[in-house]
Amino acid sequence: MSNREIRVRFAPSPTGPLHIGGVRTALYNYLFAKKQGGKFILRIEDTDQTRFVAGAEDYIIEAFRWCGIQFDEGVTKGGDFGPYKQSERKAIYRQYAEQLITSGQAYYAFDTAEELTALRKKYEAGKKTFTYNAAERKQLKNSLVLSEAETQKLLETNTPFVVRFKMPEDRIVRMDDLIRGEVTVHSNVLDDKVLFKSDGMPTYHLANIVDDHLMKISHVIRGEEWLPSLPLHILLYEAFGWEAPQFAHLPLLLKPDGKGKLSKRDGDRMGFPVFPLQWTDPKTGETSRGYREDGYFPDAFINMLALLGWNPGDEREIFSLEEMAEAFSIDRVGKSGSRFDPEKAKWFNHQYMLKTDNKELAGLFLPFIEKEGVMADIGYVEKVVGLVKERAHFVHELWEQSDFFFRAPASYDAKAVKKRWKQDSYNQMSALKVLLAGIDNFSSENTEAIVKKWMEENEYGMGVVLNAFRLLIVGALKGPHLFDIIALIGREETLRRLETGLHELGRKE
RNA sequence: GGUCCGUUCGUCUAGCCAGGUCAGGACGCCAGGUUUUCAUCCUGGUAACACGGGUUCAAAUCCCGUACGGACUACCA
Repeated sequence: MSNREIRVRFAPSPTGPLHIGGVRTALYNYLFAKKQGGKFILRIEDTDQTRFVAGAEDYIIEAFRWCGIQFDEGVTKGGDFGPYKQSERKAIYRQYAEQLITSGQAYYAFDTAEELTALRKKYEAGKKTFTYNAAERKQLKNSLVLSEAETQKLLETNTPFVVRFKMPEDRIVRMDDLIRGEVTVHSNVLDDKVLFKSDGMPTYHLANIVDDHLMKISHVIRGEEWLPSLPLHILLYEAFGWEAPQFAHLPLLLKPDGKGKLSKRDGDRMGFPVFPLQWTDPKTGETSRGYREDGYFPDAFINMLALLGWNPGDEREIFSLEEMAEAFSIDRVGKSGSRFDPEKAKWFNHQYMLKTDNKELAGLFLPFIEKEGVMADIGYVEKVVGLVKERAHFVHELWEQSDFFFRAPASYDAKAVKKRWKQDSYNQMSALKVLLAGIDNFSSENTEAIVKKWMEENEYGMGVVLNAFRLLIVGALKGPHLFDIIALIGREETLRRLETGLHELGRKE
């Protein structure tokens, strides 16, 4: 292992919205780079033109912007190793494919997709699996069996071709994975993968090796689904005579229940997002929800994701991005898949809600208040938020916890009335109104002291009086400390609500 | 089918590499406490080493096998 500069990349394919598993992969790359003082690069792998989806690349960029994950180089930032989009690097790849042909490690193949499909079907019918490998390549249409002249002629007449890797025979390929340790595979079970497609574009395998090499990538941290192609990649580095980067294959994100990996379906079924941002499919118009639109704080979302498969080795759970980077280590990433738990995601958001200062929270909450048709002073909202934030998991839940701070009850919860509006209530509340009207210092402490003293003197039960009082002020049996509420809404409003409430509920016979 | 990877409370996980703590923490859930309501908060509880062999004085930890799960098996990434 050399001590070259740490350079890692996230290389998504712009075929749709980014799955949170992809976000986590990017996050681990980012944390790894930050911890080591290295560079983090965004490369777009769009070598499959047939799978291009409009807007997907912008979505990916916007998703990371929202998450607060920044790239040091890439499509948005530029850098010394660009271009960072594979479709713009098209001219680069062919020469490398040809280099392998020249050195006898790859070959031209002229079999059409249809021919190969037919062949696979035929084998399947005989309960065998067709593999384009050493055992089969001699009976197929390629430059290994064709004469040089025949091959030349086919090429000159523009016959469609692909370039295949000539998989070495009888090799035991040993690989080192930073997470899984040593992995060994026999080359005879591998096939002659296509490196260069007939449309003039490289496949992932070629492009990924060439670009990682050219961009001086030191560590490839990617999803577990790539593990089966690791031997091919190792052999490709070997064929080119290049030093391979180090590899780490991350475990999968699993669905909350049942078996298998987390999919969009699970989110729809169980009511949680599997994408960072909302996404509308340009073809079907179908919309998928996103963490941002569902009201998650980006920090909470990232924090939650980071702990799904990695832990710091101590008992900390709440981390800023900087703290995570400081604590991050690839060997504290687990080997097994992590089941996604929507409940814990909410818990994380709640923790961030508590952490966020009231001023910032008030700013986030204000639009929701205005949506209810209420004009509110930001300083007032700040105080309200301070009183109710611990009762909500999301900013959008704040309104139902605090509506009574912004307008008087329009109705009174029927169950609460039945339970708490007793025969004595009317007289008690009338007397309380008079009592409160005489208080100048309407601070929470002061009104509480006076009202409690009054209750003691009259031998009124706390539960009876204060619940009835709450009912008139709030309209329901909810909300924070009652005296905090009336201190905030003020004496005039308190008296007004008592008056209205007394009139509405009246005397109970 | 083949290849490879994985398996500790319901969930996320610590412990495993350098065998020897009542297997620790968090989420959830349950109970109790605080409280004028609800929530928070505090205390306590629930609950796991997939199974079977082996090595060893001693195995969650090392080895083998089985089961189960997953990924891959395209001119997709």
